[in-house]
Amino acid sequence: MFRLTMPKMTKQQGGGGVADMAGQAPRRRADARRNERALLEAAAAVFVTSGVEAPVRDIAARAGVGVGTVYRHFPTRADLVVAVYRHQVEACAEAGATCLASAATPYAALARWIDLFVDLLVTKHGLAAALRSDSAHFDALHSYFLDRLVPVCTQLLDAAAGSGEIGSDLEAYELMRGVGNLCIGADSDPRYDARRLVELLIAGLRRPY
Amino acid sequence: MFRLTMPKMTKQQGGGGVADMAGQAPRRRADARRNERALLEAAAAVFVTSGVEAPVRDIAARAGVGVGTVYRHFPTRADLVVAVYRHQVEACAEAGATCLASAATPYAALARWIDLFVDLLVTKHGLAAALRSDSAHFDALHSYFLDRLVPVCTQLLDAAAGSGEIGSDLEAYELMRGVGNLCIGADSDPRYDARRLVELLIAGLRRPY
DNA sequence: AACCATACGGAACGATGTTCCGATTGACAA
DNA sequence: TTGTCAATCGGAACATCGTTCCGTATGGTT
Repeated sequence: MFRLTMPKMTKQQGGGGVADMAGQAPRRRADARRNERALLEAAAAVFVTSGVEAPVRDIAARAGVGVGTVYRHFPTRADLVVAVYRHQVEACAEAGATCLASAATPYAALARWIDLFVDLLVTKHGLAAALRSDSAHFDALHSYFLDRLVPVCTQLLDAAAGSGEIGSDLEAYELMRGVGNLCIGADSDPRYDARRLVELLIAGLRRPY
Repeated sequence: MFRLTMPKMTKQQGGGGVADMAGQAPRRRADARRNERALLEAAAAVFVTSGVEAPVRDIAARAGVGVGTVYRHFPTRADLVVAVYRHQVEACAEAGATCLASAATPYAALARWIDLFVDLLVTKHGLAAALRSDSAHFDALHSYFLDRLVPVCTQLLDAAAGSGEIGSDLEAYELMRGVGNLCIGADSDPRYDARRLVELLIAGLRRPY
């Protein structure tokens, strides 16, 4: 519980005041910054060829770094995955408003946005599976996706319900999990077209008549 | 490639003639039969509490047997899972004809049968996940389910297409994989109601007009 | 009773995620 | 420039899997 040796305080860093929270990320050693970049690039490259479930050792090797270094920068494999895909998740989240603004009807906007979400999942090998992978590992991944995207989906769902195009009794959480599940294994099986099934699901959402 | 010592032939067993194929399972030692039963029972019990991904060692321990014995009876964990659920899969397959005979329309029969299938998956912890679990392990499980159930589903799908209730451009394989995927994680998450989403999917299947 | 193929048990192997800790080094003070 | 030391690194080590191996025990037959 207690640290045996307290780190020495340097003059810049306060002892725990709120000032710590206000600034940007603290200055880090050059090699630390370099390794984090290398890790992100290596992970992205490995994920493309071997999927997101690639062994940590492979990523470390590719980055020319020891496994310990991986865990220093990313407490868990899931955190690394989140870091790699953060930009794309962010883009997907922001696309929600765009869809709503540019589509003919709220239902069309929802369909369009879900399609973007499916793209995100199907493009990366095993991302969908990892998302739903028995969340012992990959817990952070699951949480991040949901935290960021569920609100967006809720907004689209509400709009479509408000326009009377769909029923209003489905939570965004359920829809996103359903779509995510449908995308599992969509790569690596030409006989299975996840996008088609997602379309059916969205079609089933439409208010009858 | 070659066995160093050939097993002795006993008088009942021919040297490789077709007679081997004709008869029932060959007589096995009493302890072997006993252990197989114990393993099936232990596995069933452990699956209920820990899910189908429970460690082989746990099952072996529960059966009072060494791990080697597990693998002597079931070449792979997936084979054990298949053995445990074979009866229920069989029942589900046979229910296909019943549904078709007793439901008001072929589409209703399809919906009813899919519901039975969902029951099968959701009831057993992690069965759906295992079915789609990165088929390195669990390959046999995946194959068995598909081999046995896809033909049944095809029949129901064809009937519903024939009656004009649904479009005819969806393969049974895709539908079953979609439904299976939707059921992943349905246990262990009260916020996610797989049955609801499957209903939406089936609803989306209905011919629009 | 003797024999031996069948079957058993669990140590051992290879892969994985994660933790630990002694060695290294970048950045700052003198 | 040099000394210092906390931050950082590297990879051995640990725990947990599925699976294989092989020496030992045993059931059934002769």
